[in-house]
Amino acid sequence: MTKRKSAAISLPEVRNRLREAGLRCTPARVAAINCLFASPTPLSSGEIVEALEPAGFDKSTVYRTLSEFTECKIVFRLDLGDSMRHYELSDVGTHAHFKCRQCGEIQCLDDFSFEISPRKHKAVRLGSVNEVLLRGLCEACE
Amino acid sequence: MTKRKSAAISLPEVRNRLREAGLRCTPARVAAINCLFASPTPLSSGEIVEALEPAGFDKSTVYRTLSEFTECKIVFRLDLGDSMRHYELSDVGTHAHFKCRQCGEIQCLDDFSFEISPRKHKAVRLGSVNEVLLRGLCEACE
DNA sequence: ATCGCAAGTGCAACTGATTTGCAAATACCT
DNA sequence: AGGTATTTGCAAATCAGTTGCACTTGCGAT
Ligand SMILES: [Mn+2]
Ligand SMILES: [Mn+2]
Ligand SMILES: [Zn+2]
Ligand SMILES: [Zn+2]
Repeated sequence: MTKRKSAAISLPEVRNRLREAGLRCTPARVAAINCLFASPTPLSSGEIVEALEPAGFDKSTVYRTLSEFTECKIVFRLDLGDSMRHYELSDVGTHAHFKCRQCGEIQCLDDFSFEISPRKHKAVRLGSVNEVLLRGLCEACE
Repeated sequence: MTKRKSAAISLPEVRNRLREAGLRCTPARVAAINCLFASPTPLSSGEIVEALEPAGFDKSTVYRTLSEFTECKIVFRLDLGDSMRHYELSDVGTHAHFKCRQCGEIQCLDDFSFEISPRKHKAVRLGSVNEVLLRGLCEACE
């Protein structure tokens, strides 16, 4: 359930999500959730700042909002490199991402499964993996 | 062939690598290659700057050097997120990396193979993937 | 509905990583 | 050795993100 069906989420529903997460319902937070909800792909902090600044929200507020959301697991923060953090609502479920080196396009890979297997028996043990990122060239850029 | 056997690489050999890549052989570049060669894991720009600054090399020179190396494919640049770029000599071959969210440790996953397969038939086509990054908690941090 | 105050906000100044302009130094081809 | 395009050091600029602080505001309790 990654792609959004509706372009908007109702205020009471947003309020609910916030309260459940133990956060007060403020205009900045509502705006941030709406913004993320409307996007089919993860948004960078910069994109979210740009989206909310015209409405009068300060960038520091936006950054703080995103950190809080990340802490209470309302959003998932992706470290895609290129010194840009990206966020997506965590209710879309865990999935891998692909990022094109050339054009920067990000794809959510809901449709893919990953098999990670040690080649040798005595391979290093990995802890737990909760983010998979692939990088390369998208079809268009290839 | 990821782990280094010898701790040093001879000057003529470094010179050779540089000339082959179409780069002049300068002290800063030699120092950078030696630094990367001596490390079993990818180094961050900051770590390389710290290593070379005491010898009198300016950080801007180090950054420029690393960009040039990346352009001529002498090194491979990893975008591990956390606003930190890491570099490894590209002759160690392509392999995936694991980064611990907690302690920041980076592991080179030479011993692992990856299977990426579409779940549905009509899945999005991926372009070419040349970097795989896993993130999670290492054994120690778990 | 109103109150009190902890939580949240705007603003401006700060950080840390990386980049850039430029004049001086240097690698290397002849 | 000489000439020149390349590389370097330095200082100043960027860019994403953070922080201190005084001022507001959301909301549980009255
Ligand atoms: Mn996604
Ligand atoms: Mn590696
Ligand atoms: Zn692309
Ligand atoms: Zn760890």
